[in-house]
Amino acid sequence: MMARDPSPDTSDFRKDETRLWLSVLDVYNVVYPELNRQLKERTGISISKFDVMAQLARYPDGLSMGELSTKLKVSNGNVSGLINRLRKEELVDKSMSADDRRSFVAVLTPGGRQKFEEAAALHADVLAACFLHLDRDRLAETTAMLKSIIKTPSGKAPTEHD
Amino acid sequence: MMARDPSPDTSDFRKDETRLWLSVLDVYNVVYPELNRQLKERTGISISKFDVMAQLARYPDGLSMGELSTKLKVSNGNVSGLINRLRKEELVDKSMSADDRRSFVAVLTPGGRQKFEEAAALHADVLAACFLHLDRDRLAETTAMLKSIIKTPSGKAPTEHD
DNA sequence: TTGACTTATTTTACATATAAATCTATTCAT
DNA sequence: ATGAATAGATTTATATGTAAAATAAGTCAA
Repeated sequence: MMARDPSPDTSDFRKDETRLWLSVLDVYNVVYPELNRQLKERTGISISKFDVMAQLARYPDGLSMGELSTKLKVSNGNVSGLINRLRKEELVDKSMSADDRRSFVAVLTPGGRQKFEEAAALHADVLAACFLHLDRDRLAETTAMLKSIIKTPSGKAPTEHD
Repeated sequence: MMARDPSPDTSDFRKDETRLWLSVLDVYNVVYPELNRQLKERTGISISKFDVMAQLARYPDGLSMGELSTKLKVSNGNVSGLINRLRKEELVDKSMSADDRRSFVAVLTPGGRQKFEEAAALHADVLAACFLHLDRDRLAETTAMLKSIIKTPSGKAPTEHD
């Protein structure tokens, strides 16, 4: 049974800001699942795991649970779970910190590093495919505009892509 | 203990497409949690519940589980859970379809409708605040660019904001 | 009508995320 | 040195999301 036509949206709450947000959501909801699906299917790792591994790849000496939590902007508990699952797959090692017996340091295993490099190449490929139809100028322009959205007063600072 | 400086990123996998994606993610990761937090704190409902209620608000005769799943682009199982939780809060009613005994129709309760209207106003307010510093032209321009990203060849069609 | 397929939904198992409580180890003022 | 406060990590409870299996009801060919 089909639902009847929607009632006319008298209280149109979609102002311009809402439209902007919905267009951001549209891009996110197309690209994120595509990226996640391809990564999972072709390398077996999710975006969340990829993000963890990307940080570890940049810090060969490893990162503590707290450092990961800060860099990834996710909760400590989330990091605990992710690292445990990555350990089960032998992509990451975790050892007690030499300095502080409360602290643990995670590092990529050699296999983990290799898997990450594979995944990183695929990650870039999928994004290139998603934005294939954009000419370079338009692409750079859109990036600049989005950066201006979050680099401005009152906005919480987003991730530094250092 | 501070982690050492990252190793120089020789294999720079951040091409222009990746930069664009990271800037989309930055906006998403600033706005989404802010929206979610304010909605939860001030009305007690999450964005997910808000999205369900927004659909139901537009269809006074209700929507089946499957219709909700399609419109929201989430799995059937997810809809089952969301509707159950909304029922527990008496924001939504669910009844068996008259036509098809397999099917169930969800509708907003009067209280649910009122809560939704409250939440919708707040939703618009939060977004207006998030994008306050953007002048109208820039805002429209960015929206147009983002729409062009997803409206183009090979791109899966995003949500129709009908 | 019966049996095979399809459809609508729920259930199950799991991954991901948070916040709050907890545990253990460190630090610091006295 | 001790005791209080702090800090790092994990655990618990819960919400949200998926995919796949299960359940139940409808449809349709023969």
